Amino acid sequence: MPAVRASAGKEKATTDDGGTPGGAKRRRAGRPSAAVLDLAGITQAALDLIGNKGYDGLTMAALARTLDVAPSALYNHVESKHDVLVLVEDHLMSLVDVSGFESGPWEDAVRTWAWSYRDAFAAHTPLIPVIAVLPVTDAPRTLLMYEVVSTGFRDAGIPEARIVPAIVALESFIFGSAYDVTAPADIFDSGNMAGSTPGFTAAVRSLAEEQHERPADVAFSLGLEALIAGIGALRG
Amino acid sequence: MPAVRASAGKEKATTDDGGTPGGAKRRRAGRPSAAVLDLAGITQAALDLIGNKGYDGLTMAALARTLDVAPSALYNHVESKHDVLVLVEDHLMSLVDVSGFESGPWEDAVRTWAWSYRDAFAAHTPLIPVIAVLPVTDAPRTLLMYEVVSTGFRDAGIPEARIVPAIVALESFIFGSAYDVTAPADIFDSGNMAGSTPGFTAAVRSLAEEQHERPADVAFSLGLEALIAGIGALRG
DNA sequence: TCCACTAAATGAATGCCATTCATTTATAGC
DNA sequence: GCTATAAATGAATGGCATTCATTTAGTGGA
Repeated sequence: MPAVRASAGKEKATTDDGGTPGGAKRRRAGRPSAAVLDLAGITQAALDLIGNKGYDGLTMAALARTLDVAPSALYNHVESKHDVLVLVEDHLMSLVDVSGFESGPWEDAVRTWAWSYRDAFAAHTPLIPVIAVLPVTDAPRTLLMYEVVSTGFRDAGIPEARIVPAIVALESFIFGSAYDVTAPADIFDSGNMAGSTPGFTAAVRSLAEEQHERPADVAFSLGLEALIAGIGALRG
Repeated sequence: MPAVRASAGKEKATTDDGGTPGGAKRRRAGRPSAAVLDLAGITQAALDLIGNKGYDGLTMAALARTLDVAPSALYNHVESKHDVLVLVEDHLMSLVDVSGFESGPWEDAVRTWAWSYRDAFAAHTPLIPVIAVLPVTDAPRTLLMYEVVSTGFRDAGIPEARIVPAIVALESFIFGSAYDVTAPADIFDSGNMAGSTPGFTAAVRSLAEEQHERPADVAFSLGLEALIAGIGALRG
């Protein structure tokens, strides 16, 4: 297991390989002297690809091209594309802000955590089906987050047996809300059916008249505050 | 547009087509006298397929085989596989119980609605990314559900401009909770990392000791009651 | 020091998938 | 009756994740 760092990115092969100026095939078959791939590099390349082309653009072939390897080379490091998604997931989880649990009121800590959690995954909704059923063992940083949050809940006085249900309830709300962020602005436009759904149409219009920049934020805030209040009431 | 009902299912072609006893090719090219496909039949076949083989088994080819047509025939009725998912989604939405909004306390109506909504989609989580961003115009029964629910919220005294955010918040929670139902029982087993996450591990054990049949129900109940209380407090 | 094993790359399949298109046949509207 | 359209077949098409045989390089033990 070489200690070589190989995740820097897509440096052009400059010195060796003087052939084919068009940038065609570069590496001959067989194990290279320095490892080309590692998990950190694969993760970063996947994130770049997602950022540029979205999740539709995240294919094993495209990932391989970004990393300048053959697609099959990836399978020396991950078992499947699902593994790549888990790598990305665990990376994103480190962007979730748990700092509030170190000090200050529990309510503020939950707010900071929940908003940053939702924002981290709003641009990565295809990961939600992955996270939602992912054994925590497979994602060390995710597990770390749970440790900090559950300790924060315990310190705030949430009864031991309610800590996990409370976190799960909040997470469920966060996952669903992440989808909501990505919904089209006119998702509730009932179009030519408006006549047959007057009650709903009126409610949609009433919200629209408030001219919120992001309607999803109104719903998220409403639900989050309700959950914080309800869970906070469990404290002994 | 023929009024022919053709959705009964997979009757064996008995009278005509006396050829190939192995059950090979059955229908010659060209438009058949009676329509073979319609949207109701496609929807039912998709539901059958999902029930038997899960969403992995729902392919256009498998769907065509179930309906005894060529795959390309489906495209005379739907534009894409996404359309098939929308058909299934709108059908499932009719299983959601909104009857409580007709009479009785608002809280009970929301409870009935939310539990049935979660249960309807727990076995259909691959539809959640579809629903969550689906314009309501594309799903008439879904729109109908919104009409009943929003009217119930208005009658209960929820301020007009909070009706949609309240429904969205509840739905977000329901979608996330539907995933939670499908999570493996040992999802929170921290395995060999348990030593480094004592707080979380203790919280998981404490819940496990309560021996709930479905831990997901504990979290769902906790979150739902908090949301009902918080939203109910908006009533004027 | 040599040798066997393993790790890490290539490149050529493989099989599945959604979708498209040309073609054929039947029906419906004018 | 003619024509446009609807609804089927069957044969592509291109993309996808994944596998496998092969090649080369490093590593650990005798």
